[in-house]
Amino acid sequence: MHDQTTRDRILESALHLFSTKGYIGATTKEIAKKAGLAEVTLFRHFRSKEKLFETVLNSYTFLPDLKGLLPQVSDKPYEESLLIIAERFYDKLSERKEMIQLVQAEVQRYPEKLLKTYQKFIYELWHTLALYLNELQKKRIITKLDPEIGARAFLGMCFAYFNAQELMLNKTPDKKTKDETLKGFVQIFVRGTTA
Amino acid sequence: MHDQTTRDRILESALHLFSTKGYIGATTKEIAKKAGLAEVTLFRHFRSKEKLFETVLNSYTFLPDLKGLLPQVSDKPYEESLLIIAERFYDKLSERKEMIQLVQAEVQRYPEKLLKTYQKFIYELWHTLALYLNELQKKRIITKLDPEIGARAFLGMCFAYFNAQELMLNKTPDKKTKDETLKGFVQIFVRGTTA
DNA sequence: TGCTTATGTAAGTGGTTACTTACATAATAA
DNA sequence: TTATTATGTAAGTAACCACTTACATAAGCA
Repeated sequence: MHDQTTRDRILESALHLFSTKGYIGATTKEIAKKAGLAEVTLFRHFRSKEKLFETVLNSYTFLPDLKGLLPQVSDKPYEESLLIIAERFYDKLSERKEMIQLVQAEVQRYPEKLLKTYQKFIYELWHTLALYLNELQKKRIITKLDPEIGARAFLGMCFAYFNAQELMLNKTPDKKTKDETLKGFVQIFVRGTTA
Repeated sequence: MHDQTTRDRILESALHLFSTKGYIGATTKEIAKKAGLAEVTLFRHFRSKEKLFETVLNSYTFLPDLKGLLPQVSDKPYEESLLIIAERFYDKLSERKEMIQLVQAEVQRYPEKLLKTYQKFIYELWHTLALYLNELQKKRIITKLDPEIGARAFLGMCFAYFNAQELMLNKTPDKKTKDETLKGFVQIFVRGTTA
């Protein structure tokens, strides 16, 4: 078959251009050029631009990355756990920045393709955190509150911070500012939820 | 000059199509058709597609809308104030949903045009809330915390909820669910910040 | 050596797009 | 009535795009 590294280079280049210029705005010519290849090579690896787009979406899912995040902290104290979750969550978002930009920009246009992935992503994460909060509630560590609303609130703070900084303003905050902000979020949330 | 209502119809149609299909994806033909006009009429009102885009951006700023939101609540008790702010904020975002979708999707592509507007929007709102929190801090109503981080946390929860529901899942939650969620957010935040 | 495989260059095709030009029409104002 | 204004229909243009076809080349393998 075709060279794997060539294929990967096309996918990487495509992800970058789709995420910055959008599906329509990124041309096959430009994608190939950025990968250092002739346009025709792109079409030898992928039947069509649409097929390439789908492959990009499937190759860069962020789902598995985040699943393992929560179980690891269940033994640690509440505040410490949340700080770890906040930091990992933010870092994963940063790492997958291009993919998230792509999804946010194109959901309206290709809901069939994108919505399922994204819904799963939001839902799984949110729900897993809700389960964790529910556990803590049973142990009387946190106060009586809807755990799903709590999960929403916590992840929402972190996501909105990421969104504003990295997607909108396009500026990664320095580590110190980031850490302090997330710590501040955790403090408010912990204070607002402990029994 | 040209008819004002015709112009407005083009702008409205353009906003809708730009926000759902993106700048490149929305064609002048389709915009005109949706406005019930011939394509050539669009070009009689706007020199170019780009000029039309800029006019849309300037016509639908959400900035002034939100500025008046905060001063009105300064006499009310803390929790009540925050609930009002959360609800108004969410509703304004809903009302301007198309504009926000447009900005989020296109910032990467036209930062010169969009960033200034959006930066102002985030910054003003966030900063105004921070000032309000700072006031409360002086009155010893809320605890010692960075007011800007507090503002970020609070608006972040609300924005992320809006973003997930209305932009991603494209489903406006029913009033009851929405109210309860926002109330939950406010409770966590108030509990987490009161002295 | 000769065959296969992955790439390249070059040229082209049919469709679409932003935008233009020319001319017609209906309403309104002088 | 006549001139103006806002629209319409129709046709066209130059550029670009996704995708194709034909042919060349260089490397590795049989």
